[in-house]
Amino acid sequence: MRATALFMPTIKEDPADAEAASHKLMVRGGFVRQFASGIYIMLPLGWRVIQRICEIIREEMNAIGAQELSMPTLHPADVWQATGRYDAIGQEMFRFKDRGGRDMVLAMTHEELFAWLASRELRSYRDLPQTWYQIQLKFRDEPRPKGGVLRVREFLMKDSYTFDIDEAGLEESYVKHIGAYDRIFARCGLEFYRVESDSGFMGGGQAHEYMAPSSAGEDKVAMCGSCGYAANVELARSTARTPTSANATPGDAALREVSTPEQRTIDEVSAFLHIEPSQLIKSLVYIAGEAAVLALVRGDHSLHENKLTRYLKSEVRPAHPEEVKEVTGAEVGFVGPVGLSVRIIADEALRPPGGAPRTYTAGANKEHTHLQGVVIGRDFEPEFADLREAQEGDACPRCGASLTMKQVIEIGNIFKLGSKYSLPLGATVLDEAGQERPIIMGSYGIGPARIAAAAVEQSHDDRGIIWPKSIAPFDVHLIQVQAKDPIQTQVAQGLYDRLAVEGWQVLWDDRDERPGFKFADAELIGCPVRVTVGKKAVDRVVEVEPRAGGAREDVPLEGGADRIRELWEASS
RNA sequence: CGGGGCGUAGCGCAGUUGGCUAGCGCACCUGCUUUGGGAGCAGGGGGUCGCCGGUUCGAGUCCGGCCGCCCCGACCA
Repeated sequence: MRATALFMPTIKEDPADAEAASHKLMVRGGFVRQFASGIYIMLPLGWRVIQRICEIIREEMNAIGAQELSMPTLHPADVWQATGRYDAIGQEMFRFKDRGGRDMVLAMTHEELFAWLASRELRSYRDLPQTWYQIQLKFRDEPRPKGGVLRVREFLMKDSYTFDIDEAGLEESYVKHIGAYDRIFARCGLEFYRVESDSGFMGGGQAHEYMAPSSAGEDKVAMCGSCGYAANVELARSTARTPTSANATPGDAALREVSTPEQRTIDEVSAFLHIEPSQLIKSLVYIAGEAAVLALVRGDHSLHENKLTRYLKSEVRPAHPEEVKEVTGAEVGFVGPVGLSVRIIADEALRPPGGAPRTYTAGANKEHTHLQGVVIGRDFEPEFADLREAQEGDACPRCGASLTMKQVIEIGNIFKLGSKYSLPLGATVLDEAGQERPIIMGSYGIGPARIAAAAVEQSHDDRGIIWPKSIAPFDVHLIQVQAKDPIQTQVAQGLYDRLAVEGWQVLWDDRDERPGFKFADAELIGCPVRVTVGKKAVDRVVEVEPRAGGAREDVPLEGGADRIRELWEASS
């Protein structure tokens, strides 16, 4: 395609409201434009990238026997009421009424609709298994869109759903999806991991997420380099390091109050009393449903709220300062477990080891006062649960090696749903024995725009994007230095035609601009191979150069196409 | 939802002790020159200063309300 015929509005300066590298570069390169908060326009270049990603997804989905279809995004509320999610989901779903006053929603995912279709059309175990997918818009009223195209309110998603007669069939479908997903992300040129994940509001059993490491990511995963354990920190298990400063006070030390005026935070208290944070108990008041609970972690640890939620099987929120006072009698900063009558859940790292129990310092539930010599099991009796967020350096729960933490972008997820959606929507089939059985479902998502953004995050330099060759908007960026030079035009046209015949997607920059302008645009847009037709065109010589770096070389026009192929193939 | 910031030309910004015709860079249009790393000169077009209300002789500037956008947190596939 000629650049003069392509709408590619590039910008020299970074947009003021962009933070992430991918956001800046995709705007500057003329790939996307923001329309409103969390709502983006895909310009021709951006749409080409998305299309290439979608083609890879289609090929791999079709290869595991999945069938593409297209579902509505405008739903009457009743399907969502049937599964209970209409009430469970809350404000994240766009809701409105149609002219007849009926409650409607914009689809944020499609489990209900696929299960609805299955319930109408699948009758017999002979109809199973089925795998259906679509590449369709989703709408989610995000509280805070961010990161350009990374977290938005309207986005394209490949979602597939599997329908099996039993758990064994689901397992097979699940494994097939793992294969397809591994191939999709590898073909898109991403560095990625498959990690254990929380099934969250999707419900159901086993779940994994596909994660692309990037500092722009919003999730964290814990990874073991030794055995391969990898999990979202929302549920990553780990063994905390034993503090090096084993406390000097023996376990039979008496409880004693100590005055700690204005010392509220772990840092303040540990500095004031000259003790390590790990000798403190961090006491956090949460409201679970109606009841207050006290959650305890070691002073050098952080609570992960999702873990508390999962353990209590109830939504939780931090108590307001007034509530803390009501429950404990003290203000935030002086809360502790001793003498409280609320339910107390302590992190596993606080469980007394064999032998002499450790003593801790905790809030005394009294203004400006802490308690020292606190012994768990003697002074209070908590329940124990895994509550704390895994930290870099913790021990792997499987092999004991040291865990590392990585910031990641979630690019895909897979869930075993079981009968969570098929039961309420009546998606059942008759088995061999004539028994009615709920269909066992799985659901599987991929965000194409997140793949694009993750690719940019992982592969760019200070001049622009370096697209993986499989998803670049064009394979070859052909720069004609002098748009008006008839010899250069003739050489460029000849090369363009030759490359087109060989099946390459070529962007031919025939604009009447200064050379520097065109070089800068090429580097910004980031196609894998750049070809320059300039002065040497009279000698039938052109220049080739890989975007990723490497030598710029002169090649005779006749061998140009071959050299371009070599460079393209050598690109990542 | 809590905290912070911003809103002035298409983009990036200056201008706020209240003052006359609102400015700079880039982009855009015309002409000439230029042409291997985001050109030069000359001329030119483009603004409800986010919106509504108030104070004032006079508001981009002060006051009140609202809206939009961004960042941190909470939440979230």
